[in-house]
Amino acid sequence: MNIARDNDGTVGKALSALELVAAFERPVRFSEVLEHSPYPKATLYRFLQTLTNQGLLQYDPDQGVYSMGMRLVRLAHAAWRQSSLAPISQDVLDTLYAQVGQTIHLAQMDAGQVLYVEKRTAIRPVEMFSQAGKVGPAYCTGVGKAMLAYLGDVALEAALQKQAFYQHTQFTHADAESLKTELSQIQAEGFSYDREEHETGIICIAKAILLNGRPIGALSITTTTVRHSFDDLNEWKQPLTQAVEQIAQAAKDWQFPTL
Amino acid sequence: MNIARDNDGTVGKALSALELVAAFERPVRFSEVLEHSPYPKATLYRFLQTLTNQGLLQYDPDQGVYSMGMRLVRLAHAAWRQSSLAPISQDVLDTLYAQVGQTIHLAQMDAGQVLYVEKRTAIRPVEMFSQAGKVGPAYCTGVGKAMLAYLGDVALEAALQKQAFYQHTQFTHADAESLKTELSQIQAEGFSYDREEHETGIICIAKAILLNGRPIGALSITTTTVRHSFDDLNEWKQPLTQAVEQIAQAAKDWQFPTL
DNA sequence: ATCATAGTTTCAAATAATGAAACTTGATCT
DNA sequence: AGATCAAGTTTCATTATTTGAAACTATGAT
Repeated sequence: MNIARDNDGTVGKALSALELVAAFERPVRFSEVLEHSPYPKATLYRFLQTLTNQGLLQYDPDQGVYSMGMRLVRLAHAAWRQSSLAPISQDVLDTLYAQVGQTIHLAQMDAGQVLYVEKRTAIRPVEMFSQAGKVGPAYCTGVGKAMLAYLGDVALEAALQKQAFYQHTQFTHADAESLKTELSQIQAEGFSYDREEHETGIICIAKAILLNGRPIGALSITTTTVRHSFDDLNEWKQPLTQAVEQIAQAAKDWQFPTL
Repeated sequence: MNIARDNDGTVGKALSALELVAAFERPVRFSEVLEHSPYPKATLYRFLQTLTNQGLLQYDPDQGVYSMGMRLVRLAHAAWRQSSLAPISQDVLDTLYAQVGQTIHLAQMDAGQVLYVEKRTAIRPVEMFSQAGKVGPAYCTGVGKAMLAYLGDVALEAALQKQAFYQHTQFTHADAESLKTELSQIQAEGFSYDREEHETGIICIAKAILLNGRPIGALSITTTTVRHSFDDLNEWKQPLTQAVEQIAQAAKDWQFPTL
């Protein structure tokens, strides 16, 4: 397996067309996609046709619109079960939630972004995919920074390249330099914090889940400035650490089931 | 958009390679996939490489194994939100669950199979993707038969072609003929039943969700023979019908938001 | 009836995919 | 250590698919 390249021929192009449709977050007409596409009309047309045939898109003939296909949900089910931390973390998350009673997120890295794979909340026990599968920025979330802190130099540079550094709040890191400084701190301390960097009033404490020294995910406990202060976050260090270690152990056992 | 064809060139072949990996339900070596593949070594090798580059697969260099990629989870999130009935059905499902207190499934059709998109259960409030994204057979489930009953002739024949008619229990339909007979009944009655056809001891009542006369999904209430008799199922007809109508209405409003 | 717009098809040229065979790597046995 | 074998990777001439400008068709507006 070599270094990832950009050009993956027809498959890569077709998938980028799929992402175009996904980006709309609603059913779209062909011409709308075309406006945002780098491909000529006939080419894009054939891509959407192929994707529809394959069930990655679905086409509504009445409205003449394309939307994301249900085959993706089926495939994601397989992905979630077989390569996310979520299935092996259920019990640990239940326990942690019982201990701290705050919103909990379990996340992994995907293409420089944070991908949430599981969650526990008080309100509405769950809306399946509405939470799992969600993506967020890495540079301004607790889980994101926790994972970034343990990436190797090469992987870190690649990930930093992909960060938008959009100023969500006055506390958001504005550039890679200031973020890097905090990443060293996080590595030294072992904990990562979101101090209203993504959303005003929302704070969290997070910790990376490591396997052989590499970050395979992160776990966070979230609260609001109304209910807790920054210092309060540290009271969850112990249960958070315990949960992280249990998930790391479960991941290890899973990876080497016969040893 | 024409009638779906089988051959979708490179994209179709690459996706079939992806399905090969998915079928294992665990990380796999290249050679294992090769054994089950119709493609020559070099071709399959390049497919897996491309899929990995694209994030549809992920490769573990330590173990030399491929597993499903997290990009699928991200894409499925978009699919689930933008074209499943689940997001618009949350409130209705909560209400129905409060009324009947039994396991509830919301399903849609995908390639002749039943695809579960949402669920309510007593045990473990939720394990996100572990339930959503699951697939099941159409010919021996309440939701499957409910949807089949309202398919047009052409679509029905295509779907019947894809049914395995595996004899799960002594009550499972053995062939298309006996199934068709029941489908007419279901259409006349408006309700579909699973009488231990998929699993011994498990029964359910289901109803199709129709939009412009076409089945866009189905909703079911499941119980066990230990707790309820077949006749008991009919007591849920009223709340089930109401929930189905509310979801149908919500789907209609969503489809024509400006009217 | 005419025009405008969105969507679909055609076809020769350009490009990418194919797969048999050769090669590399790493593990196991003598 | 050297030989043997299996798994994984690369090569390259051949073959097949993709490409996209332009022509065409369907649909709806004036």
